[in-house]
Amino acid sequence: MRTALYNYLFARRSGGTFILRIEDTDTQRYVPGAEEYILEALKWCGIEIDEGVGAPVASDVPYRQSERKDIYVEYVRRLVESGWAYYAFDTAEELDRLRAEAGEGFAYNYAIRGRLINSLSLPEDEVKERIARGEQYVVRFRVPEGLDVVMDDLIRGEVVIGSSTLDDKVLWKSSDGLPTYHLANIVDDHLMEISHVIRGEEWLPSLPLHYLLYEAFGWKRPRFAHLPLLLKPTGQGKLSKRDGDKMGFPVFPLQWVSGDGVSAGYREDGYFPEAFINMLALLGWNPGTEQEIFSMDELIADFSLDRVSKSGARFQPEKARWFNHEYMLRKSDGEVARLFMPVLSEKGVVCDISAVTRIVGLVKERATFVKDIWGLSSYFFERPGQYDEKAVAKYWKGDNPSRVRALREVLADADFGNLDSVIHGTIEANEWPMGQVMNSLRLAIVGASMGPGLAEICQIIGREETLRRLDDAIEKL
RNA sequence: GGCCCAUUCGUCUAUCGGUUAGGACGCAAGAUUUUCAUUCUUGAAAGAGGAGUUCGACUCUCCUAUGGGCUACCA
Repeated sequence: MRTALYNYLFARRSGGTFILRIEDTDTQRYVPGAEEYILEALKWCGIEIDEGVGAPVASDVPYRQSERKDIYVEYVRRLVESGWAYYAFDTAEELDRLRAEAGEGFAYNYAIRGRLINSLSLPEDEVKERIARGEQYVVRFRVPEGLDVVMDDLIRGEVVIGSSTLDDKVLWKSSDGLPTYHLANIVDDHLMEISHVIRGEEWLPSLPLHYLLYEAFGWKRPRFAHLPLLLKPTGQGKLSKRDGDKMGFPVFPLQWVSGDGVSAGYREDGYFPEAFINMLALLGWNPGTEQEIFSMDELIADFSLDRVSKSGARFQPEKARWFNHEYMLRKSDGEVARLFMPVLSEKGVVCDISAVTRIVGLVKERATFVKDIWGLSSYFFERPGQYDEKAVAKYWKGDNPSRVRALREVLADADFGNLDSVIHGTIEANEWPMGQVMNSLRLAIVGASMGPGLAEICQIIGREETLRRLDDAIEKL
């Protein structure tokens, strides 16, 4: 999502086109529903697709790599014919065995390719025969040896890697007639006239291969930018789905249900999409100013690749919560009230939006999520079912019950429009201790020692309900 | 093991050779408040280590250490 966001911001910022291409060349790892999930997640985040899968205007060329098989075959052929690639017949088992023998050092590369089973080591006739016979094979890239591949990354600057440290990556496999990422990516980026490849840092080691592929085809290559990774909040390694499940925060934008169970989503956990996007944007990028709250439009206006940091960013759930709270504060009472209405009906509460808006206005600043509002405001909608024990012990003692009883009589025919001064006036006139009396009154109305101004609460629930609660408390406590 | 990338408060980060090293999250204290929060103020908290280069290095170079990534017929 973060990578998609940066791509989107960059495209919008530079007047480019944001294209969604589905790179589904691994048939083994196909996950039903994944594509729909991506589409829904992008939509929730407010990232609009200009072209490709999910774009408003359909194109006549396919944007799913699994539907572009024929295209790749032609380019694989070119590579083999020009000597940049070759057929390899080694089975997966044979290679596994060689890897096990050689330990970590094994690489299918210039040093060893001559001794393995491929079109470089086999006579031409046998190669043809094997293929004709229907034997399975892969096409491997023939990495030229002893070359310094000098690369230019928009975030990291110049990176040099010796070609001899590279291995002959599989470009295409006959088993399913599909290319691997490397080939498909280069061919499609060229055909789709991609100007910038903005992807995670885990791709940096593949960059020399990609450079060489552009060279092999004689194509102009796009610019590259490798983004810093998102790291676990604690411990080692990059952020993964399991961390969220274990530590209790979402890793996915939307909830994801699979055979392994349910993984939490930001949406389902109650995050505002704007807050989520804002948080993500600042994880690896900063504007160079002290501004932290950004709308999508502001991000588009300010985003730039050269302010993306180089080192991995440790993700912090606390900061995500803080962003949500900030957005809660900034939203209008009416908007939050609308979002809160479903929570109310879930609780079986019927209340009109204008009253809810007023209540929300009183408590929303204390909430991080919309769902928190219920816990902060339930006493507006229902009588306290029980009274907080600590508050009872602290305030419902001595003369307080009788003072509440006296106040109840005052409130019975007081002007509710002027409640605050009525209550204060009564307490002061009797020279009662303000804190003690106010809190025992609060205890009776709210059921606990919490909430906004007492007079406001009484005004909202009304005279009848106020008196009823006072009577209840006097009776029960 | 090999290759590559990175390294400023606990965390996200500012600084593009000269700063009392700034901000934010979190934490602590205080103020405000009838309560709980919110809010406000203040505080603690950082240049991995070692060599260079330079009048002067957080900033440039090298080494070391540490962290991260890649090393699949996965992306």
